[in-house]
Amino acid sequence: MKLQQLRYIWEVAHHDLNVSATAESLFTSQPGISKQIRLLENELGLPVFARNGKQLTEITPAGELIIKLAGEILGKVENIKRIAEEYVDENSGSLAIATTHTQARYALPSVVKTFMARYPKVTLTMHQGTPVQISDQAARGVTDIAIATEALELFDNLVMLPCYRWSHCILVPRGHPLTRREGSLSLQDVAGHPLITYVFGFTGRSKLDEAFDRSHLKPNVALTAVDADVIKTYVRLGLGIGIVAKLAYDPEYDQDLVALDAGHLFGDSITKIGLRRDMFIRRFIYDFIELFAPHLTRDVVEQAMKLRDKHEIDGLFDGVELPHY
Amino acid sequence: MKLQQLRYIWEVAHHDLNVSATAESLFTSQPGISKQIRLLENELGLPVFARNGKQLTEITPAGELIIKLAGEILGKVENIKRIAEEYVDENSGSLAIATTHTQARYALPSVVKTFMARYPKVTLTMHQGTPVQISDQAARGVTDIAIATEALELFDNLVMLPCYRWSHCILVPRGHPLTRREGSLSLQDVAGHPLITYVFGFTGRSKLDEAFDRSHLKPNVALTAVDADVIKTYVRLGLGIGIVAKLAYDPEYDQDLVALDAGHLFGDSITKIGLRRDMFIRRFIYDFIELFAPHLTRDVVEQAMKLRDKHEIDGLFDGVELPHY
DNA sequence: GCCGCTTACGCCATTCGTAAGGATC
DNA sequence: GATCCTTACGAATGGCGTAAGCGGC
Repeated sequence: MKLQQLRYIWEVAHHDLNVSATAESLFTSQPGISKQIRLLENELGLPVFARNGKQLTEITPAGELIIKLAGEILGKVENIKRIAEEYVDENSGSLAIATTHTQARYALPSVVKTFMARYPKVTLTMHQGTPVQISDQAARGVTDIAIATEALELFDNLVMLPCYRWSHCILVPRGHPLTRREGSLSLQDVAGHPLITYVFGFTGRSKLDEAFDRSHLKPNVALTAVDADVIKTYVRLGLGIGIVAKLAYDPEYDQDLVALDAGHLFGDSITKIGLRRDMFIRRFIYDFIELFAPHLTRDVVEQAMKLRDKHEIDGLFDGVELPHY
Repeated sequence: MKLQQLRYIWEVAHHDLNVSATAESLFTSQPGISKQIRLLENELGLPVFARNGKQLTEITPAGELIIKLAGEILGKVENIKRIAEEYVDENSGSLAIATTHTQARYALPSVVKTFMARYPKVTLTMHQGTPVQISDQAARGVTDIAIATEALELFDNLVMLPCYRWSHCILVPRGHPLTRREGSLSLQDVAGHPLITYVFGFTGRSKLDEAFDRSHLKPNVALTAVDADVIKTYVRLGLGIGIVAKLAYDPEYDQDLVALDAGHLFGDSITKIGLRRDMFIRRFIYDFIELFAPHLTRDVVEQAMKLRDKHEIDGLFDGVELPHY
């Protein structure tokens, strides 16, 4: 049994059993992978993948277990490499972050700036994607950490740590009728205008849908986008009112827009950091996390990583007051 | 990084950093191991072992962590092999048991007999040794399970499952003065005779020492042995009275001896099964365990294996009534 | 002087890429 | 016919054992 073989079966299993695509992603030849898989299956005495003719059609029951273990083994191999790096020079290395546009654009810049100043020898990589892609990348070890508000809970080998609460606001052009409304906005007010907001699955969009569903209102969603910058652009064009995360409103650059509080309409969302369970965490990663969420000290993170159960981890943060943006 | 390299550093670390001895135990050449370790250290960019000249003198701090992970990786590799075996034929394979003479000679025979009848295609191997050796073998994966009364708790990657309680008895030749004593024995009675019992670290010997210490009696230990058969032999020669596990007295074959109850003097001991944490347990192993300790059903064992903490595992068995021998 | 690790060297096994073959949709 | 896996083959690499070297106790 070779680590290479374990890597191959694991990668193939995570590329829809397409050996050619796997080979391409690993920058190697397809016959090489096929052969190594055969050799492994030979050694183990049973198939990991079921084949229909020459096509790999599914994973055998034993294969499921084996691939899971292979993943754990590869994770630990990664950890060994990280440990070595950490002991060679704890200030240099690389940190890959998977996150959404909202975080990358509004929440992370100041953190990244401080981090880069403190760790000039660390190469920082930002992967941007949908919440599901982000979680997937973190769960598969493509990135070290994931930062997102949604979807992180779908992967059970991710440890999720709550970072901050945030709520939405309504963006309208200056002079818009809603700005003249007395008191706080109601859902009816909002539903009376064409809406421009996030696409489904992004940045607390589910909170919006829930709120409208609950009040049996049918919002008129005119346009959806994955990021607040695009949304603002269309709000400026007068195509509708925007619903974005409050932290996406920049009082300095968005002076032509007015942000109306909508926290009471849609409730709070919580942005979380996702870390692969059993991952070796380097010092600068602990530091990055603490920069982003000051209550997530090394001690707290270590405690959370030790727990096996999601609910226990949630319990850790029961009494903790999160920052609110 | 190769699995072979991880195996080498792990084995060397567990052979007192003696590469030659390690090579011998792995049936390979010493330069081969040296070279692979060098290559690994090269790849990682730091030494796993500290050297004084050419001698390996100690493990570096990073090395400690790396070797621990290497052990976990190798354990998971073992698990993959076991899973494959299980799915190829769940009735064939091998089962290695490490245990003490007492268990092998008195507690296990009937279990082994039944097991062998049920699983004729399973090769059973019994490793005998001191409790410490036994635990060590199980912790290192040399054997699948350990069965012992002492020392298992010293290894924190062993999950311990209580099997049965037992107590001691006093063995004397027929017609010995103690057989004419009215009522139950006292520690004074026992301390008045030369004793023949287990050597330190064996079969509840610690319970004996504790009892004598507590009553401030100085027992006259004339002879110690690792097993009850040897003890009986010397009792028969009239060299003293024996203190052995009650289950070591065979009413049929030991008719020339009398067993006097001593449970009230030394208290109960508990014999446990030790399983390596994270080990994949084959069906026939579950069966073996249940044959040995009927309350340790597959469900119970699985539950215990899931828990990370010793105390939680102990808690699992809080209300359970163990058999008593 | 013995023990034990390292270096050197040569053989053999293994891996990997290219090219061709064949099955499936 | 396109896609995708398998087989075949040759080049390159790497692992392993023997033999010699050398530092420490």
